[in-house]
Amino acid sequence: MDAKKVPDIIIGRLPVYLRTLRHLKEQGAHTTSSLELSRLVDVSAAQIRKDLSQFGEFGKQGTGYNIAFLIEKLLEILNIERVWDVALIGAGDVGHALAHYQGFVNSGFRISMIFDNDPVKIKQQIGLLSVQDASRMVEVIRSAGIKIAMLTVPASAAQEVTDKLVEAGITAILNYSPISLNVPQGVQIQNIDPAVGLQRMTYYLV
Amino acid sequence: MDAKKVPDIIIGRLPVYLRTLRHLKEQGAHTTSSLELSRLVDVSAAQIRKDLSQFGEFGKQGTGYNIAFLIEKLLEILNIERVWDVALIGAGDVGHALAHYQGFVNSGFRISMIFDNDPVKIKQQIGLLSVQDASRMVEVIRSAGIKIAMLTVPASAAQEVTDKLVEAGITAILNYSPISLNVPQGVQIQNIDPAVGLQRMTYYLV
DNA sequence: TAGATTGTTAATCGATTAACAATC
DNA sequence: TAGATTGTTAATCGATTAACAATC
Repeated sequence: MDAKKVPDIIIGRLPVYLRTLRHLKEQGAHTTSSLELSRLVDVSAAQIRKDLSQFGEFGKQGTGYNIAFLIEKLLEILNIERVWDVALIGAGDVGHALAHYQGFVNSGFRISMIFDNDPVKIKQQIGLLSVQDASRMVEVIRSAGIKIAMLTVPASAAQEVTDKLVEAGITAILNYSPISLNVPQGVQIQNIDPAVGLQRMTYYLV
Repeated sequence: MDAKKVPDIIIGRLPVYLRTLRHLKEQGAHTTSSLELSRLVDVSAAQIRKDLSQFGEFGKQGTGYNIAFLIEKLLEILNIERVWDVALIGAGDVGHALAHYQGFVNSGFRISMIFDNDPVKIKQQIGLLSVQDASRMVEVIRSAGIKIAMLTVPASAAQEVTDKLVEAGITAILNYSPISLNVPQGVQIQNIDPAVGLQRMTYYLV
């Protein structure tokens, strides 16, 4: 039971640190510093040190951080030493792209089931998986004990499907539907909407 | 020349308000309130009012906000009354999904060119567009005057391609590559990395 | 040792909330 | 009129930065 609650904004930066540390490691580096990381991730060095210090003393004065060690620590903190099974809901274009996405390798996640309600898509093979009938989704997810879902259904269906996912025991949803989902407290949501990302940038254009 | 600079964190919420207002409008509503919006987007009513008040007085005491009017205002503020041409770089799975994505309709964006460096993909047809040779990218983007790019190339190529995009005059990049890009000041970046989204949530799981 | 860099404190800066007068 | 809801102010809360003693 750690006393202090770590702000979510800090948690959100940790995966970016992790990604960058792995990148450095691939390039053969063994050690880095808050200053070097700062240049790579566009967060101030002081903030990186402060963020990491929430969880322990991972560095050494004078030398900085051992990259392999810090990666290990971040994996522990983020709960991704293990591999999480993920349910993918929606076998459209975005669902297919996620199913084939190589970036999940070593990220701590594996898509282990895919659902759709379109009879044409059900039974279709995507990679090693076969698309399952969404009508059995709650049952299958619950009995597999899956906690994480990626949602790539149309906006019109998203809330309804989300309610079912919650019913099935899902507690984290990566939401690709362009709509704000309503979930009970304790269920995590991360939204990915390309239009929102683009619109946020055009404010600054001319 | 508006005096006060509006914080980016506020700008980031505006597209979500816009999305929600359009949703309400589709459902036939004409008027809404900060309280109703608050329940829909998970931002406090006070904050919604404060955010909007940065740009003008759009509501009426007692009745709230006219939805159509507020949508118009947000389109103006976000600079998306017009349609922006967007260059898509990378014709892999994610690039294909974006090229076929229906969610850009009325969002203010249109993919108008696609590039890849893979000879097998060049000349391929994706929807109405034909994949162009990345070697001509800088020239083509610059002469078309395109300012916005979506980047879906592998991490290993992302920084190099980004440098070329900047050279071509791109000032806003929606980055799907799992890497932090380095760009000169004034170039906007929004990052979309599903692994980062998922890892941020697993911190809270068990 | 001298130089480098951490972890942490205190100061600053910025964002959110609560409250309410104004007014539709 | 009475009820509802805005826009805004002041208070609170939280996040970032600057600075530096500790120490590798």
